[in-house]
Amino acid sequence: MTRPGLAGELIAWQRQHGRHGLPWQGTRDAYRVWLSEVMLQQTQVSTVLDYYPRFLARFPDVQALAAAPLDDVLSLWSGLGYYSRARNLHRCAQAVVVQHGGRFPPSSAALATLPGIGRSTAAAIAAFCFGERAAILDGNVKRVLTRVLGFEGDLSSSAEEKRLWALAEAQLPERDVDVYTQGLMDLGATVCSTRSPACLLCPLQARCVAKAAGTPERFPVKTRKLKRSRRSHALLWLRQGGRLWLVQRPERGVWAGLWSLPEFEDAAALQALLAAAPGEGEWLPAIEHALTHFDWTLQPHVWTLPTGAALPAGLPPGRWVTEEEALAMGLPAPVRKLLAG
DNA sequence: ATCCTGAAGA
DNA sequence: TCTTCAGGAT
Repeated sequence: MTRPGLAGELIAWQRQHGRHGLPWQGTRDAYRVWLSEVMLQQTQVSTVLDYYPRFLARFPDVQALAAAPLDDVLSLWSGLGYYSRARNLHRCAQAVVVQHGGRFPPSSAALATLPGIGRSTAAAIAAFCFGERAAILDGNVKRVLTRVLGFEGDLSSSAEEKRLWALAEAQLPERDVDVYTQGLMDLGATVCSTRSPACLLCPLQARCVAKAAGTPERFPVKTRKLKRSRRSHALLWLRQGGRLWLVQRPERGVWAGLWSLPEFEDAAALQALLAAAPGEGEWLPAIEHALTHFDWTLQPHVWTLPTGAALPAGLPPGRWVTEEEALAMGLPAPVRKLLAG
């Protein structure tokens, strides 16, 4: 007689206390599940609730998404961050249409070969849509499992990460994997939070090693720390006759493929470009923007060209758009905020 | 190592 | 208000 696993308790909890009415739940349509999982990868539910319906209305199925211009996809993704997700989403849709006849392949192994679908997302889709017994291991689940199991390994180490994957697979129930998987996600997102877990509400509290030790916040163990550098650039907000000049950012790097204001090394480089330009302008208050690996100061300079004046020599290639057009394009969040006033 | 944003904590 | 942090794939 072995002690029942944690899965049964989690499944019962999920049925009673988990989230059920979310727009991407209650379907086995892999397109919808995939879309929600990718949006949820680095984004909170409340934000995805805002984006998911709009995205689905514009791209109701994988064929529509595959056929759309990347610019349209980026435009609807604008503000969600991590824009490589949107690029991969688009590539993945095309792969599903071209290589799989428009149907998502029904196994986690096949799903994980598609762009933007890693091992954990593949397992989630396979569990929800195809009932496959596949383990997920995203940030929330790492927290739940390391705590309940008292897993002390340092997740900066790939060997320890591998061990945890094996443990995640060992917890899988024989049946109801979809409910179990959703339960792990919901528990991690609501009860087993990073900073102040609500252990008294947790269905696993009686078996949780971390709670027994009195230090649930100590898990998961991660030694590697990120150090952030600083960068500083100038932005040119060039206007003429009710329009402004936007440039498309390179396909690699920060804000890849998004439309933005021309960026310069520093204020001097920007002023050099405008030295011979007619018109007038002024510096606006600096924008502070934090990314994963650096803090970014953006110094916007607004400049109004007289109607009919030629473009300043050396202006990077781009196009004139109205403010309304600009706001419908794929803009980075701080640039959108700046232009929207 | 890189990639973005909003929320939570101080 | 300011700073820190969470969150997967490539």
